[in-house]
Amino acid sequence: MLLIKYEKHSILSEKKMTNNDIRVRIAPSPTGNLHVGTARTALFNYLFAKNMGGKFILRIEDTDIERSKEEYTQNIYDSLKAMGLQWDEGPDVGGKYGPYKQSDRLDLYNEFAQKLVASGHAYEGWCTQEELEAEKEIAQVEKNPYVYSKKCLTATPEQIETYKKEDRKPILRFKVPDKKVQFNDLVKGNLEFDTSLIGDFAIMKSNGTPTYNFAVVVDDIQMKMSHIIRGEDHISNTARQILIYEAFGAKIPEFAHVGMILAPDRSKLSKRHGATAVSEFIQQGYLPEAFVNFITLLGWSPADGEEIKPLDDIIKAFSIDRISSSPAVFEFDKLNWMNGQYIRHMDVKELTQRVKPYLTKYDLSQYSEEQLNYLVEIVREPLTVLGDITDSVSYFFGENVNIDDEIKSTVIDTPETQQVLPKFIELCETLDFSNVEKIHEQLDEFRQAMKPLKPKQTMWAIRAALTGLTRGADIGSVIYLLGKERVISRVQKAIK
RNA sequence: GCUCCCAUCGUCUAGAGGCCUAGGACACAUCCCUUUCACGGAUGCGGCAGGGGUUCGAAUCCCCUUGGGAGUACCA
Repeated sequence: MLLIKYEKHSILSEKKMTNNDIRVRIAPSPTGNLHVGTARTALFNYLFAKNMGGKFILRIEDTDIERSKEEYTQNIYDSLKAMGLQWDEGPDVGGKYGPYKQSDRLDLYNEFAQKLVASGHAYEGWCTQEELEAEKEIAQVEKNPYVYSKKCLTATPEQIETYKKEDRKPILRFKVPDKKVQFNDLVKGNLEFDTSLIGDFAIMKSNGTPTYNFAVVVDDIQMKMSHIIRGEDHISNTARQILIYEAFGAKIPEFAHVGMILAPDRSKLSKRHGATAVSEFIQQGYLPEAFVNFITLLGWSPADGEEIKPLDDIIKAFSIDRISSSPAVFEFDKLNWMNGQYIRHMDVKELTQRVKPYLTKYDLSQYSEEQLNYLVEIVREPLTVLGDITDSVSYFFGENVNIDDEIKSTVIDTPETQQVLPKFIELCETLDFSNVEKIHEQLDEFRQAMKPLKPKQTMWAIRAALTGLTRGADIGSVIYLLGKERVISRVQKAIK
């Protein structure tokens, strides 16, 4: 009992390896934009590689010709780069175990498949889809697990001749040996599968392309992968894959299967739950840094408990044995909070640059770069996503402000406000608009002078006249950015 | 159906038989700060799915039940 525990919590074989032997990969299919789940898997692989001083490899699995698209490949590159996960080897950067796109490796799969045929580990399958469907249906009716009948294993030369005459194209099937496949998963612990439940699965399709399970193993052998970190939806594939490793007499890598990321309703995260692609989150104004930080915490936790942790620190803190084996629900609340944290603590100049794409509807040229930085500084606090800034800065642009009826009747047109505003215009004559601190001081004095009006009433009057709102950035700073002319003209318009 | 995985506050999690009266974060509530919203600070709310074992002692180990998830393709 103690022994099992020990195995689960240590990564024995790592110790025998030098760091250069640590090689992990992310292998997405370009059948859609980079998904949150894939992104997290990529992240864990990256973190492990960087923590161990190993290599992180990108491989594009585009054997599904119909569904693979070049634009998705590009999206995968862009998203990974935005997250800061630069790969050491990949289709675009090369490497000595390439090519890194499966569609460029077709000859290799064929070659490896033929080796298995030669060694008696694989055979041709001639069944039509209909025949296979029929087999499955029978299994279903009899409530038996479906296992391929192996009938092509024993096909006579005559039968094969007729198949050929019918213009059938064969697939290649792996001859599954009768045994128990056992492996020690780095996050799940000891796992065992009985191969009698696994049918002789396909390794090459009739169109000459490899199936996923075969291509993965060929690539992982040839690319010398040491650890396979992936989602737990691949656990049962692992048994098949180990069989293939064994048939080749290849070294079997370490496996680590991570719990899935689920939607709030505990189903698989999909389009109907909103954004699922990394690029969508970035578009909405989530900072890639915050996003990365957040998804790291879905299934992993740092030993020191510090949750706000930039990528470099996560790399230092990362270890596989702190990966959780249960699934995690993706909720926006904490992501939103974390994004706000990053927005509040980011260097202002950097933030100003990042926010510019959300400010295209405004004429920014009226402000200097310094003023723009200052503007961002004073409005950043309540932002959840970068996109929030678009609406929150509208009163900094244009001559006039929109004041809706409610604010007009409840704030602007009150006797108190009408009392404050003319006095404020007087103040403007002596106000030093070029100096924010001075403005604040004079505003302070003004508030005092307006007693017995409450400070709140005084400030609301000015705020409403200038911004049309009862809430927003510090009003002294607003006055500074707006400048004398606009301040006076807006206040005058508010006076009845 | 069959096989496998998983199970701590609403959510993310800490937890490796005694450090647990189960800790932290988000969310929520209240209060404080304040020219507003917010930020920040303080406090509160809230959980070991259920049942059996093992043990002097169980969130932790074992079994069953229940609930969730995945796989069962010439998709990846």
